[in-house]
Amino acid sequence: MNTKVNRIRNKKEKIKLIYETFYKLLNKIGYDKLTTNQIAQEANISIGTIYHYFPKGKVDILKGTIKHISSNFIDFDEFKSINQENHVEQLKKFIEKYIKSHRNNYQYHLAIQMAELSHPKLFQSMNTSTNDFFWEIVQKLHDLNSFYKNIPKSILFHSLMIMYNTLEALVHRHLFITPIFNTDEELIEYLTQFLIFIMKFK
Amino acid sequence: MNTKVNRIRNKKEKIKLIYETFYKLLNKIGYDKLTTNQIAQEANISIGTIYHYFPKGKVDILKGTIKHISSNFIDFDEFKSINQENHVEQLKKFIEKYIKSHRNNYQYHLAIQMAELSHPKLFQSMNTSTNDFFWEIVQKLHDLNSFYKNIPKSILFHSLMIMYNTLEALVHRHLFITPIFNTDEELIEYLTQFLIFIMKFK
Amino acid sequence: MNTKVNRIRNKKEKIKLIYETFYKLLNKIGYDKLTTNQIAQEANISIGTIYHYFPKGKVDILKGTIKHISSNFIDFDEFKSINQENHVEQLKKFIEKYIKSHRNNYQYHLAIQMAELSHPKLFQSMNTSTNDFFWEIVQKLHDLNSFYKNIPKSILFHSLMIMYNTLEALVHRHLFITPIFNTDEELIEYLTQFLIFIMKFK
Amino acid sequence: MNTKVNRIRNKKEKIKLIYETFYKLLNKIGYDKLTTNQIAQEANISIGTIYHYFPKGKVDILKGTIKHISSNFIDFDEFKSINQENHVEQLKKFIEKYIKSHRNNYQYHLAIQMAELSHPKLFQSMNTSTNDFFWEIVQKLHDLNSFYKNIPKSILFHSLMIMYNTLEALVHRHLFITPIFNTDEELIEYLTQFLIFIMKFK
DNA sequence: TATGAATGAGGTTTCATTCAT
DNA sequence: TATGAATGAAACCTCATTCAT
Repeated sequence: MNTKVNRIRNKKEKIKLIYETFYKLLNKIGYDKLTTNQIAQEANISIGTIYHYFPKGKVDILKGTIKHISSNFIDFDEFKSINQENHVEQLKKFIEKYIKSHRNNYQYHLAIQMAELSHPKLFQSMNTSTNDFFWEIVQKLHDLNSFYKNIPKSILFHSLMIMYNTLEALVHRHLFITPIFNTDEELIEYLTQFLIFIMKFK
Repeated sequence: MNTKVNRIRNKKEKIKLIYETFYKLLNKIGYDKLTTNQIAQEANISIGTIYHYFPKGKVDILKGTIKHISSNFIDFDEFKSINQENHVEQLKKFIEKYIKSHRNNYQYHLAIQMAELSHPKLFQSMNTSTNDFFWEIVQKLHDLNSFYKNIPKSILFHSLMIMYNTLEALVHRHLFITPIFNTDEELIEYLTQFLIFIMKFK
Repeated sequence: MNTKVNRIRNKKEKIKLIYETFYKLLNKIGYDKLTTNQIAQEANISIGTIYHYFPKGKVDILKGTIKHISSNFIDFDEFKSINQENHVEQLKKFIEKYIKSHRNNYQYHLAIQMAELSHPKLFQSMNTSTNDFFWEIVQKLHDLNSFYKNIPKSILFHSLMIMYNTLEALVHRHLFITPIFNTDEELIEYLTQFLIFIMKFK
Repeated sequence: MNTKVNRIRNKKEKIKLIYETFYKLLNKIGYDKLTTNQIAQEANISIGTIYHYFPKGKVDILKGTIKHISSNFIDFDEFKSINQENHVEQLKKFIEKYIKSHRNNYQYHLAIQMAELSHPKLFQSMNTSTNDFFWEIVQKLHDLNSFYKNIPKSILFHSLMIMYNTLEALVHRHLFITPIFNTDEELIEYLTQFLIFIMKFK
């Protein structure tokens, strides 16, 4: 009769569990149809606890999950090894990996997209952290890689942001709305060419 | 029991009224929070009538409205007067107008975006009509404008589609998600360069 | 644009068409889920016309359809040729045919059953016609068949009614609720034995 | 917003309350016209609670209610005292009681009947429990009553099922569709003969 | 902190029926 | 007679959120 399974008692573990359950269900059910009660049930955590930690429910969980998981998706470490010779090749690899990661986590990225449209104000606060992240990258690139040393930091930052936004915009449209090219390979080629073009722009 | 008199008994008018009421409320309330009952009330139409013409409710109305209104937004007539000398200028004007129209109908375009993400399959059928529309444009450009005569139709079509998708992707991101540039003017300049790049691509 | 197909203008033909469309849809959709509008659409007759002829809608149509079609199901002509020698064989054949006809028109008979439960008063009027029908049978049997001559008419009528009701009750349960026997053949055997038993009862 | 105090927070009690309210309303209103909202209102329970415990609404409640209440109707304890001498008398008493119980709970039994016709698949699962019930009876009869000892269990079970189905079929027709006999007494006499016939059949 | 039974506003959807033409 | 657009009451059902324990 007693069906309770060893529940996690630790606060941090609980929150982590909520994130991971949410992420798992996102890819199975999609953001729209996913309910807070489902998350609670799947995670074997009471709905009350969910609202204890995330007073605004689903959106709060999404926000937290993005922070928790985002680092897994963007890994700019590769930028460090870029030089004059290999930068096209490196860029291409990065885009390739980026698209593949989006394909593999389709529902997750779709959910973020939808949430950003539905709750624009909520996501403005997160932009700050994206900015911080890119400033960090700029710093690292400057410190570690002579390829970027001659470019002023603010220009480097601005260029990175434009590249990032262009990449996101086109990949999202290609994946979520309508395929812009027949194959991912064509898109990769197109984006590579274009991002190189941007680096020269301005 | 039924005391209402003077019912409008005109199918086309009713459907048009539903479209326009929906469009009006879209820009006031937004897609997510808009309900079928609100549409019925605002249009002074019974909820039964709404479902009589649009069995799937809100999504069906959105689909119909897009078809009903879309022609108002894209007007490629300007393309006809393009020539070697003025094509950059013309393209810029087009983008300018395009962004302005999106600013003025923010909620409407946002709604379409959200609906496309929520119901991808539903909107696949509409891609056909977009395709048809662009093929028409290609035909017209070929017939009327010597500037395009030397480009094979299929390449022209493909280029147009890429340009269109790129434009949409970046404008939507800039407006709905996060401003990519500080001002619209910068975006216009960027897009102009981008689209010119595409015309040379491939 | 004009999709109207040659509609039937004759009153009797129209009513017949409604009956047959109703019967057709009954076997496809079932009584519960069948709507008056569906009947109208399938028959290519306006819903207004349906209500013109059948003011109470579905139930009225069902009633009419039963009268229109019932004669097809029960054919007591075979009783005429019954005699002392073959009566068991004949009875068995009749039951066999009866069950088969129910299997082939499952939804129709199910619909009648459900309607009888939902609108008991409405069907009381129809009992009269069933009574009349059986009195006719009794009369014919008396006139044509010496096998029945010695049995008083009222007893014959009563026996027939009990047999008929027993047959209906058991076949309906077997078909619609739960199989009483593993095979129809076993049920037929059981019913034959039992109906013979009834003929001797009282 | 929520001003309600003194909510009952007891799962079992709530479910029991729903069953009993449903049963009460069934006999007052009938299955067809009874709505989930009426049940909620009458039980002074939120509609959400109803769907919380019975996700499929009315049908689920009916199913639960049958299980909750069924044991009250069939009491085969009397079978235990049957012997060669009194078995006709005992059988008659049982039938008598059975019909009386159906008369007293007319709407309830009618509702089950209708639900079985509307949702045949849903009720197939319940047949299992009926089977179990009768196997239990068979077991008990064998153990306690020498009258049944010589009959193989499987035959006894089969006979009981046929008897049960015949009884149900005829009583339901007599009560819900059309009176087969002028009085219940005549029906009882008829059924007694019938069931004795079955015991000898095969 | 943690629970989870309970809530109910508010959305979607159906369909028998009406009535102006 | 015949039409079919229009109705709207009334059913359905969901799910974010609360709060007594």
